[in-house]
Amino acid sequence: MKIIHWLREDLRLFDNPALHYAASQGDVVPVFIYPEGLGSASYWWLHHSLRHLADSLREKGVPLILRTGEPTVVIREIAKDIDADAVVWNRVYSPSGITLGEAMKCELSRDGVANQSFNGQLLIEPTKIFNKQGKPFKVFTPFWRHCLSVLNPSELLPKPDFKKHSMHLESDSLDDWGLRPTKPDWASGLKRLWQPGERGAQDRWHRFIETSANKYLGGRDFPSKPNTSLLSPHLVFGEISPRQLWHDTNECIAIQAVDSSNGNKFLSEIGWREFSRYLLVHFPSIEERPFNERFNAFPWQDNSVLIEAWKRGKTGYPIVDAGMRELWHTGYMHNRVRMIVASFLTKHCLSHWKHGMDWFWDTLVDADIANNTASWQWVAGCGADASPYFRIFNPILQGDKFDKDGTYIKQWVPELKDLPKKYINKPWEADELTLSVANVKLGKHYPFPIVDHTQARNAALAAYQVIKQ
DNA sequence: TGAAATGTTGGGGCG
DNA sequence: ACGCCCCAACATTTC
Repeated sequence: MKIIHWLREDLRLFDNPALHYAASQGDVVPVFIYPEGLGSASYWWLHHSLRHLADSLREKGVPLILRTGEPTVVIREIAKDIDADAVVWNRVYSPSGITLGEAMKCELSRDGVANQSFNGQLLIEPTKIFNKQGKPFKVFTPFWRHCLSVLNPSELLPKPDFKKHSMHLESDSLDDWGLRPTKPDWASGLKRLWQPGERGAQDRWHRFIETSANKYLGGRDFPSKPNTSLLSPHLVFGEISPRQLWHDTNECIAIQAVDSSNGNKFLSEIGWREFSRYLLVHFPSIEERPFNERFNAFPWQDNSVLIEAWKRGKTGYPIVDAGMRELWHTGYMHNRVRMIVASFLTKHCLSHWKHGMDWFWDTLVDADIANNTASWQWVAGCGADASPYFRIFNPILQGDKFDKDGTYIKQWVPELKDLPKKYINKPWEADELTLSVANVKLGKHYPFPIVDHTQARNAALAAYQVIKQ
């Protein structure tokens, strides 16, 4: 048997259902096709993840084939060339991923090539879960409770053993794809923080289990503390499976290595990942349109000066700017801070969430259509089970609460590093002397606030009145 | 997985 | 000792 494994968002060997199946059946030809439309940070990640995967496969005697083109054309062409018996893949649950998967299935079947897809990306197949009325869940808690009641810990699939084969196929060169930035090379900060690929994913996961998992519930909200898993980009590229996280976490709880409140909180965050994909499967229009249709009439302002200041981390609100600069430098932002900056953009700046979504898409290494869509709509107040629109984060209070001593702010906004804690979240309230001792001249070293918090809040609430029924 | 405005309560200062 | 007022602390409601 000759089997093509069409690689998509499943760049791993361990617990990979399609790959495991393929290797059990015969000679495997793994093929990855250049994906259009990723953001810059994601392409950087993809480069390193593919390099790592290619190395792992080569060690097992199997070359990774890289190709460019329309996937249905490319895969059928290879299938014809090697006279393949079957094509397998793990499903992708975004609207375009579903469409492509269906087209592939259809065309292969027409060619008479056997094909089969697997779930390697989610704990629960979205099309199998409905509420008591037989409709898709729209609220997280009942959705997740239902998932928990039907999930059973199945065994994880080992890394497959491959049979060596002598099929020679042409492959693009990874370097020719030019996925890495050249000039300017903005990736140095990314390199320092991340190790893309399956090895890095497993390392990160074990470090989390050993040092942070048991502090998760109380520690996950503080951006200066390393209490989050940092697994999101690894999950996006499928370098680690959510089933493994589920399996290992429950095992840790069982042997009391991790307290159940911490472990279950972590798993519920994996649940939010499931929920956002679930929503996008059942309501694909939310990629473009608000889930809550009343928001079609929301009077967004879309002021490009404010949006630009937000992107560059120059809003004059330190916690917001710290987050935006962390994003720019590392391709990542702490979850708490994502909520703060998103609230600031959609409410203080009255910008449509799509502007934020597009920027995140380009700059995040964990950019993911489903999470990006669901989370921006959640913050903007128009999503499923969303935070109400009038829940407007106060960037000063949020900073005081979650970065009490200013550690996080000082890391990313170093021009404020000598400012006393008292003013770290509101430098404009510091007196001249304090500012000059800290070597801060507002408007020169650090901007004045681009909007006044109270005025902006009132304007946002007034805008909301327009669509309130 | 807010924040601000408004309402309530109770201790202490003071005439 | 008593009533009155002030206001912090907490609770509720509103956005």
